[in-house]
Amino acid sequence: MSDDRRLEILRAIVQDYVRTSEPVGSKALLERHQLGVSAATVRNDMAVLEEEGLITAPHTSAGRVPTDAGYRMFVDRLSAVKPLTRAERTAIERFLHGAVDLDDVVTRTTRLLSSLTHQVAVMQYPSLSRSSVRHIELVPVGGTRLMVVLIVNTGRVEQRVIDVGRDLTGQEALVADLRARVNGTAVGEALTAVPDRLVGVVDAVAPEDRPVASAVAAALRDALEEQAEERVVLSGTANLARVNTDFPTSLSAVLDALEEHVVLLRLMGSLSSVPDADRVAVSIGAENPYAPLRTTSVVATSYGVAGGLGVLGPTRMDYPQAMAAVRAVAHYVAEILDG
Amino acid sequence: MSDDRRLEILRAIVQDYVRTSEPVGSKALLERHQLGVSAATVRNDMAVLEEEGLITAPHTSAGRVPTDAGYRMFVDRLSAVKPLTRAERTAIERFLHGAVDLDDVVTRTTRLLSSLTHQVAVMQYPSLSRSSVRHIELVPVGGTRLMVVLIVNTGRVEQRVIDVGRDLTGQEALVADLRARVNGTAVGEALTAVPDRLVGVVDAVAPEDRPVASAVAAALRDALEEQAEERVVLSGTANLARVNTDFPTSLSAVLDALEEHVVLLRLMGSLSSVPDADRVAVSIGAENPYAPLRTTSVVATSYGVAGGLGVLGPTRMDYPQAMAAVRAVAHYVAEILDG
DNA sequence: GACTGGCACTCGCGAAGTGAGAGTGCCAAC
DNA sequence: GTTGGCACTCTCACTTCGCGAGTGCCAGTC
Repeated sequence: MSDDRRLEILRAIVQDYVRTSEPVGSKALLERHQLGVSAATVRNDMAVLEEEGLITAPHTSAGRVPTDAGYRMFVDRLSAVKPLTRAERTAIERFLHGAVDLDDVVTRTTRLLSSLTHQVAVMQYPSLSRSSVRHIELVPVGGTRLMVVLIVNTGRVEQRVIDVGRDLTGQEALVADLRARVNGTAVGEALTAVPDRLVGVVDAVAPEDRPVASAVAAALRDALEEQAEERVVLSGTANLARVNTDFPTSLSAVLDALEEHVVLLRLMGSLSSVPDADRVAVSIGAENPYAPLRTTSVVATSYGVAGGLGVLGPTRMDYPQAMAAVRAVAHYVAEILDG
Repeated sequence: MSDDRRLEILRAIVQDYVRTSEPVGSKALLERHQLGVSAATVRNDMAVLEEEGLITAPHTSAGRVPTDAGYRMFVDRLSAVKPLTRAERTAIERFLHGAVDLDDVVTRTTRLLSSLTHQVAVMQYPSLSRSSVRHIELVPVGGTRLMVVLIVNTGRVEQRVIDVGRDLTGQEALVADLRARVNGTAVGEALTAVPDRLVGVVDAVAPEDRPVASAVAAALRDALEEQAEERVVLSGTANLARVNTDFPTSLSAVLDALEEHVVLLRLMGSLSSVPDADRVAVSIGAENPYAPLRTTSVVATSYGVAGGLGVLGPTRMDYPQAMAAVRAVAHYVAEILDG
């Protein structure tokens, strides 16, 4: 029962392969690791690992390379998320604390993450799922036109200018009344709950004001929908090109896929929605539901409750390091967005 | 004096090389173009063109390839911007008119442009240079905190929450007064003029309200500065990878450069600030001031007055097509942003 | 003087060949 | 279960080589 040793060998193969990006053979393994056995024994174990589908040989007389399943085993059972150094933590903290607004937080986060991991960083904008209305503003902007501004607790702002079909000059009282009503109904509520509640507002105003009220309600629904349309930001795509030995033909396919933000959103959504808060999710190669990304791995987690962030790179990735960076960055981002 | 024929040959070389991406020789040229002379004559002319630095031979027995100077000559004197077909125009119009807000306009524009030209599309957000204030809103958000919202005529919104050091509960009159004052001073004014004018506002309020007023003014100045910090959006970076024969080693350097938005902004700024409104500017290869982009060309113009847009690709680019697309798209974008 | 046909020459590129080296599987011995 | 040894396999880097595209030049023609 040399099960333990075999796994130790798998771990060594993964580590060496990630480092050198070259298939690793039995001899090379012995040079770099004190396994306490001979090359022949390593070869026997490697044969078993290959049978189990954890490693594979690109061709007869080359070394072995981990399969997706091998990486999976490595991530699940053979690696610990290595804690960052104190210096790294303070560097992260300092860099992120310089951010002035939400956009800046997102930009800085993705840059930070891509430079820490040398992979492509992906971050979802805080989403509507747990967001709420902070304030709604109504501003007459001349004649029959009214500006409707929706401000969300995550700091996002959405605005619309609508035509209410009625001259609002000198109608400050009406506007103020409406403003008070919509704010009274919506502020603090989850974005998802607001559309329903707006119905009540329209019903409650004087009949002659209904058209104006319902125009406002329509604009707000529209703005809310826009908020629901989530966004995602990338950084470090150049890192993909740098390791283009890992993407024989499909580099441009991967780059294409990265411009499909809808796909990335779904990906981040599914990976970051795990119940366990501190958990970092990993999707490896063929595990990926979206075909063009089958040659890549994604390491992601959620920051706080409102969205996900992570990195994407070749399956040949330094998982422990990526997981540590993603977790630490998510931690600080959550802290900043809460404050 | 066979100057005309030589230029005709240069044009043919550029066209063929752009199409095939292979060096073009005298014979191949005769097959595809009716030049009315023999191969030997073409060779003589080619030798002259090479002396003039307009074309070059990658190695002794290959065909010729245009130099940056050759492309420059082609763009300046040998090509007409080919008008788009009516079908293309309506397609552009339809696609852009579906946009719901500024973000959407920018996103759609870059996507459209990159798919039309198969290059990387770049678009500057409307900048402050000619923007003005549409509205400023002040909203107490509990206790001593006040939200300041700045809305710009291009549709951009910036907001800050500040602590005014004084409990605003029940102080609606003060807030309304301040709101009226700042709006009276700033609305319609160019963003660049607002900071100076705010000084007068602070001076004009009652002495006990000065701290609140200057806190608001500070927040607005900050927000204006943020607006000044321009943004740029990309699309179609995968197109670069697709033609990676054009970027022997430097693909990742180019991708890196594209993430340096500051550089792109300066680039777009200088190219799109030409006086002539309908002019499309072209920067070819080594003409580019930023070293990593010396292997690329940029075709850009301004849309309306507030910013630039364009495409970036290898110097081996279909300039007439790119110029036509850029000009047409800029035209429609300007129209949309005006309305 | 401009153009043309012909010719000798150059040189990159792909195909084919080759040797070295890394790596394997298997087996007999411990 | 482990080990040393050995025969075998196969890729990779390197070299050689012939083909063909392309050139420059020159003498001849209009």
